[in-house]
Amino acid sequence: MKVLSNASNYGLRALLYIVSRKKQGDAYVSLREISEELDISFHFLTKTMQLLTQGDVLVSYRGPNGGIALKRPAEEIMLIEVVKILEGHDFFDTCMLGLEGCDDCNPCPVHHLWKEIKGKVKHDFATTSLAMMGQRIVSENLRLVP
Amino acid sequence: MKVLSNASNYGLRALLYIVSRKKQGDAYVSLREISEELDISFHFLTKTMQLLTQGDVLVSYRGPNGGIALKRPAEEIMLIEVVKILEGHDFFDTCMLGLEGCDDCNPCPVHHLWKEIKGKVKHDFATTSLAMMGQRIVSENLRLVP
DNA sequence: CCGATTTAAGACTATTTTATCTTATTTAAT
DNA sequence: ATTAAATAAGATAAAATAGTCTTAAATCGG
Repeated sequence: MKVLSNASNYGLRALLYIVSRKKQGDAYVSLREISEELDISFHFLTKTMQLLTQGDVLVSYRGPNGGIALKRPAEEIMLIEVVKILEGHDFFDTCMLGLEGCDDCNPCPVHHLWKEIKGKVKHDFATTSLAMMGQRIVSENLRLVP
Repeated sequence: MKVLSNASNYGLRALLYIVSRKKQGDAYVSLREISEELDISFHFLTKTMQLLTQGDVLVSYRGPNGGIALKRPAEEIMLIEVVKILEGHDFFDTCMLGLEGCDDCNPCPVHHLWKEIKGKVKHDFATTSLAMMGQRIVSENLRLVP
């Protein structure tokens, strides 16, 4: 039940790394550090993070001691925003059977079932901020790497 | 939030077509009919249905008036069986962030959240039979095509 | 200014998924 | 037997995803 592309996967993990990083206080976190800490291809990660920069979640800074940083407070960035940028804004509007225009008025046979699931995921993602995740990761010592 | 491959998608729709087909009574339903009715590539559908034949869900018969048929009563075939054959048997054991060995003992940051979702989908799929779906499709006149 | 560091951007390659095409093989009907 | 109808199987092609590599642009420190 793979629901996220590798790009989103890496993007989320990178953001969670930033908000749960031991060494806080740096203005910017370098992509090299993230790719090494999380064991993600540097160039691929770079491209993904560019999407988040363009998507208003990150700011980047070039040059020595440059890197990326959250553009807004971690409390204000919800998981749903990240996923929508990386997976597309129709991420939560899909039909499980791939039928166009499947909705309450014109449902597919599993619409009722899938709608509930999608709704729950959407709600979870919409109410969970990077800040909340960061706190949990630190306090419960959760992992971001294989 | 695409969770099924096109193969599973077609496979499920084909099975649902069979159990909700107007013209019941035929020993076998031809793949040509299914592919035309559901607007699915004939050859791709064929390969998918072969997996279900090998997977003990369907039987096939060649020659004139041949086709495929459920190997067991529709009441006994749960959606989960179909999905596991087409998506792999570890379909419900994945980590949302793609981390190996993510489980209750060694969870990723979204494990608790994802576990609940996976559990619900798994439960739904494990308790819904093709027969139940077929009845709903007929009685509520649900669609299987775009 | 110059060189080192770092992200940005685009070209390129590899892998997986999806789809198509061709050739068997089985079966029924004549 | 022969022909047509149907699935089985494998080769090939196209498209999407994933990953790599190279070059450009920005920034800092000397």
